[in-house]
Amino acid sequence: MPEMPEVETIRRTLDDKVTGRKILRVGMLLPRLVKWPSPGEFQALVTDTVITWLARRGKYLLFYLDSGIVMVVHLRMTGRLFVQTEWTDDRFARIVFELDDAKRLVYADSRTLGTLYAMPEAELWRIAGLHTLGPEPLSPEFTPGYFREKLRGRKGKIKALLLDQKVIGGLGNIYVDESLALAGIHPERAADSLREEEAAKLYGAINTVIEQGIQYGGTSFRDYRDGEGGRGSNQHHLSVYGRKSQPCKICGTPIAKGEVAGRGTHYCPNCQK
DNA sequence: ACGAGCACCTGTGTGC
DNA sequence: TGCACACAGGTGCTCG
Repeated sequence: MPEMPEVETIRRTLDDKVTGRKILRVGMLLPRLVKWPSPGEFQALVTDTVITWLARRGKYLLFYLDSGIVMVVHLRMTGRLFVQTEWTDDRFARIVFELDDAKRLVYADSRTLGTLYAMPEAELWRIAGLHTLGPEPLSPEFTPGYFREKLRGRKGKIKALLLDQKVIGGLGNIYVDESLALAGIHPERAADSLREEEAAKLYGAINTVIEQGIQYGGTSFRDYRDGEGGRGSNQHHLSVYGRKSQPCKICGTPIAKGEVAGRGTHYCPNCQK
């Protein structure tokens, strides 16, 4: 579900609610979501520690603890992370952290595909997807030159490349479709077929789309909610995603939906070449 | 390098 | 109303 703008919004809305808080107890309602170490060890590592810093890399959230341990959460498709003020039960609560201010940090997840980890900072390499994560949009490492280099010699489809977290960290299906739409590039184009100016335009579009996503607090179609349980509003500002058969905002042509790189893909057949 | 297929899971919307 | 089926914002694996 959540891509970089959603995870960043969660981080921002959660930050002041969890930073400085002590975790008193961890309720393991669905232990198998913990991938490292064992669920029991995870529980022991996290209990009785103070959250000192909440960080994000790509789609990963990192809770730095005063013990030197980092708890890492990846929400995959339907994970949600929020602080509960009242003690109401969430139907999909899976891991519950009781905090020292009588509130609860809840990890909820309907499809249960999300993953949690806990380990010393020096061992974060154990999380392969985090270790190999490429530079993020809007970061100093994500330069036009870097992007151009990554396109070179890549015969695969541009959409597949943009979804590859090793190339760019944080893009997902929504923002890839939106980036390609904004740049006027067809999702099935071979990555290395982009002309210089097309690559430059796509580079800019990626940053623009991600920035806008964060500005509007993420895209809430169904499951996504921020750290306070609120909805984002970026779904009202999309060009193509979720707009099948609706008129393109530029030319009026109905938005098409097909499958590219194994994912549902929205695009304007007229504007994107 | 690349793509296809599948696996992990469950909920929801759609068409009959 | 009930049922079968498609589809979902992600990632990681195998196989050719």
